[in-house]
Amino acid sequence: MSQKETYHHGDLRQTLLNEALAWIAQEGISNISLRGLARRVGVSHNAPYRHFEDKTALLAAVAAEGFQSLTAALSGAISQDSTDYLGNLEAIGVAYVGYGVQNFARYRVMFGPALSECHQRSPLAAAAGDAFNVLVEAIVQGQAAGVIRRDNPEKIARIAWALVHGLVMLAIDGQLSLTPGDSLEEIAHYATRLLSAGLAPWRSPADGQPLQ
Amino acid sequence: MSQKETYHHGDLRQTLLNEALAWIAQEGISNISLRGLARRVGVSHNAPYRHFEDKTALLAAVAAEGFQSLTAALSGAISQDSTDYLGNLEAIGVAYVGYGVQNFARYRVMFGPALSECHQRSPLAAAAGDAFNVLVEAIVQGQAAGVIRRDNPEKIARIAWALVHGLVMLAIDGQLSLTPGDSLEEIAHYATRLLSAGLAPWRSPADGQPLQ
DNA sequence: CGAGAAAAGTTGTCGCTGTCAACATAGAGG
DNA sequence: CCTCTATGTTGACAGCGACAACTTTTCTCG
Repeated sequence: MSQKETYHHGDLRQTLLNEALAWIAQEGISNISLRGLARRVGVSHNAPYRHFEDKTALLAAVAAEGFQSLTAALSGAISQDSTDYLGNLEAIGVAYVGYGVQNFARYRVMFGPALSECHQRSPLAAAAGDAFNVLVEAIVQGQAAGVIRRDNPEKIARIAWALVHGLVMLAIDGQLSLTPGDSLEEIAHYATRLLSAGLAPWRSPADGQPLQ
Repeated sequence: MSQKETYHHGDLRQTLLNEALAWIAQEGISNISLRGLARRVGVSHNAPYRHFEDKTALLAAVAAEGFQSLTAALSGAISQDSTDYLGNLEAIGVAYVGYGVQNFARYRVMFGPALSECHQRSPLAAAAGDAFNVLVEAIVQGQAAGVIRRDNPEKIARIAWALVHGLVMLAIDGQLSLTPGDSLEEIAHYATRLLSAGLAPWRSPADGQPLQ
């Protein structure tokens, strides 16, 4: 819209990215095709190749956009001046689940099988790392304040990430079977509370052995 | 092997299922094709259609096999006569992660996007439900013994499932970045310990509000 | 035992897809 | 003005999923 018609046909690159998201949201990720995308946008079947090396590259660009907005969503969920570090951690978890479910089409691309092979490649890995670091930072702060046990913060972050990631995946795939009264947001809250309770620095009486 | 050569060309159905797994393990799930599968097995490109309605049906059969063996793996992980219910729960979690990582090709099919639309359909849903019930049962036992807080056991099970599912997905996609000394099995142990610590029935001092 | 039905496999075809190669056009810069 | 490069188009090819029609094998049952 903004800078369209300025060049040959406008900024086709961003148009393709947006249309891909709309397509995936409507018909799922498995049936998406470059040719169909070009058709919907109104260009020839080979025009996308001027902006993306191949189909995977287009999906990777969608994913990279996703990780950036995910990072923003997570950063925006915490209150920087708050000293409720556990609350911040829980807020990050809830925000993560909310982002994944609201942007489920993008999320499917970000963690879909098409990108699973090249997922350690930059700049996709860098974008994903930024989002991960928001989580690590919150854990480090909680450890400094003494409300989170002092194990390797990255290790804790990986587990917290796995928890919310699993919630999003199951929710997107419709396998959470949400009963009325158990909204997804409530489950996310409950899950993050459960984890943060387990993260307490004192050893719980049920756990005869020290953790780790 | 067992009942081969008895009919036209042997039991093509199972041969196709096995070959599909081998293919996915080698080259990923995105590039699999019915025609290539038939080629590898040595039949014509349309022979698979005598055993599976379409490509999705074949993948669904692979997934159904997977959920059955997953159920067996989880059931085998717990010691029925033990009274260490938290230990049983943790063992289920570790077994789940182990199954997913060892059978990563099958796991990708079970939770891949091809089946995400029809995932509530039987008998796939029933097979998945069996695996889920192993988890619920362990939680109910722990609640009866008083070592797990008495919230809705299915709700707790969904969260535990999300945790281990997320771990498997991230591990399979190579996004767990396992540092030396942090083996996946150790992370799975740590994660399940963390969760079971959070599941303790007493309220932790850090949590000013009662959970739920 | 023998004919017909049903199961299992094959060949042929269609439209669609990803990708490569060659060609066309529009703006930029000398 | 003329060329260079970025962008978009047309054409082609092999591979794919799926359907239809045909053949071969096995089973069933009178």
